[in-house]
Amino acid sequence: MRDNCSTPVNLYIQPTYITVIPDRIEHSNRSSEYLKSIVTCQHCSEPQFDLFSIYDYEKETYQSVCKECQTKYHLAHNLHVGLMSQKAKTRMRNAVNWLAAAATRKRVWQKSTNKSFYFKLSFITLTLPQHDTELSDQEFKSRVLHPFLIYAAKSWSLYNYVWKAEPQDNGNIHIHITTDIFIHHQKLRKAWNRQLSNLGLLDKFELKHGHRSPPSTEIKAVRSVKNLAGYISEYLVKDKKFKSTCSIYNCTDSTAQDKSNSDWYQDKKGTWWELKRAITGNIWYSSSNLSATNKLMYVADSADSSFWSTLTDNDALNYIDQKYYQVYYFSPKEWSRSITGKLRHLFNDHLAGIRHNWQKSPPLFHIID
DNA sequence: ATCTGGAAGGGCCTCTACGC
DNA sequence: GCGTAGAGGCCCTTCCAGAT
Repeated sequence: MRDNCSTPVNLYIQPTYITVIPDRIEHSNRSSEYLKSIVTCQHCSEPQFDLFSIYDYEKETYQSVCKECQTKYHLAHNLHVGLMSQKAKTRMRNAVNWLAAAATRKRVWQKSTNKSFYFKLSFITLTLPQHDTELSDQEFKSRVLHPFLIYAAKSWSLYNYVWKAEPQDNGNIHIHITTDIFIHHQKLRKAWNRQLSNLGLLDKFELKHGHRSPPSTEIKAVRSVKNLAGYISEYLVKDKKFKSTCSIYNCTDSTAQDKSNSDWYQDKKGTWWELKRAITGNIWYSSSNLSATNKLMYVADSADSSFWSTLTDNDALNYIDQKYYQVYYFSPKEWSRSITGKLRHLFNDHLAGIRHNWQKSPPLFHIID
């Protein structure tokens, strides 16, 4: 638990956990003995106190470089191969959790049944009805998804959302969008099909079926799932790496296709799976309101007991001490149930920013000549 | 339709206790 | 002695969101 010495610590506040982490150790605090051992970075040739290793793909050797060169090199040679890293999963999970935490309960009245219901989030799936489209993933995102998002923002106030791109079994890209607004399923389908139609992506469908209204969209108004943010974020971050290639259970037929290449995988039961293709470009994105730069960080005084008591004396929080840093995990409900004081204020202020779309607010401070 | 600001992408770093 | 767990920070290039 917290000690009593008065030092500032960083608090990173998320809807389902709070991390307490100290400031990073400055090199200036190192001992004089340590400072004597100056070495040279093999990339920038600058003198350094510490060197780290990288694998140079061009020279096929390991090199000792400074921290800055190391991180630069990693990013310059970065490839996601269609799978989400652990870090990306964490980022997306937090974005969805912020979305769910900020979403207010909304009421929808259905004329035909004369009944109303409440909901908080919508889970939308957008697909391409044609299988043999020439559209690349980037073109799909810039020419179909982007105009659709602009239309949705203007028509339905779609400002808070998280999208994730996935490959379908037929190789097409499809998009899941989680958002806090209600969209009628017919309006959604009409708007999405209009974008597809503009690019001629319904022509082949029309030739086959005689109309231009394919079931290319799906929408679920999520009403009363327990821990719904957890459910949605877990669904989205789950790696859907493989597709089944045979409808027969436990298909072990290896003669149907050549499975000697690395695109095939056989599980312990002997079932063959075909690797899904990788999505090119970004796998997911969140609206700027929910992005990582809007994360909630607070510098707290470790000696302020009134501040810490809401964390340390709270049985509803699952405390994990990693020595270097501490994490308090909890259910999102604890924000209204047992987390009080300064922390609650910080959290509520952050939610208000997401709800009222702080990106669009006029600036409160101007500088003129 | 075009432009620009900013987000995604991932490996290694920080720390220490613990298990092998 | 080594590997592991967990969080965010660091870094630059590519590509997307949002404004115009």
